[in-house]
Amino acid sequence: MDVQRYKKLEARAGILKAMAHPTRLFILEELAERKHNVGELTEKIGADISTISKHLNVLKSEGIIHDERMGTNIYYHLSCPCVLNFYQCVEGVIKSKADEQASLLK
Amino acid sequence: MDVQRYKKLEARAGILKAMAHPTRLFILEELAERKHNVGELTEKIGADISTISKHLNVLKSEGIIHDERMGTNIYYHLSCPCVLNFYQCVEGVIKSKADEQASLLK
DNA sequence: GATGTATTTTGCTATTTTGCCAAATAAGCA
DNA sequence: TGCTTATTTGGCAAAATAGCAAAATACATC
Repeated sequence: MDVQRYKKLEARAGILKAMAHPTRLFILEELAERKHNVGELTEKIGADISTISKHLNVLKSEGIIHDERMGTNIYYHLSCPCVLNFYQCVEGVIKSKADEQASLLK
Repeated sequence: MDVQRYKKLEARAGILKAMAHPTRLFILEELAERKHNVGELTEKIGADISTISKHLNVLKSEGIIHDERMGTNIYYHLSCPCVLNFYQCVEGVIKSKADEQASLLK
């Protein structure tokens, strides 16, 4: 495979990979509603705060979310609402998967 | 987090995860053009055939691709062309990332 | 500067992923 | 049946990921 093409695919895969975790998808859903800080997310999720902090860093590193400091608090928000478009895409795949399994049962 | 919600997120994350690899994205792009067998994909990618076979299995397990046996050959194809919609989504995120970095330089 | 609150980083372990190689399986044909 | 081609599976090592707990950092206030 051509190096140029591989680099492009790697960049795309990076974004998908950053989103590919249930906790991180939860974070994105919550951020789509309103900005949150680590503490708020931790409370809603129920894991160690350091774990959530790392998940936030994964999303931030890929440019999917943004942080904004307000005093001692750091608020995170979506870099772009387009992230929500992914849901329609995923839903499409899930639906076609369901349809297929249904047709196997016929 | 509520168990129901977590399960849903897990299903979505599974699909994203299956796609989150440059080689697997390459495979999806090629399959969008036409069906391929493992040998053809291996040649285009340049890796061990067993490696590609495993990547195909990852995509198949999530129901993203399909296989169809034709004699000794097994041809793979996309379960649903909607997979291509992901590209627009990813591109949107990449663009917002680029815009942001550009604005930092101003 | 000292203290308290919010957050990240480090250290550690367990698990998963990736990729090659060799061995096993599947189907077609002499 | 035996041989060939196409493909998958098992084994293994290296690398990446995830999660908790403890230590470190950042900012605000006293």
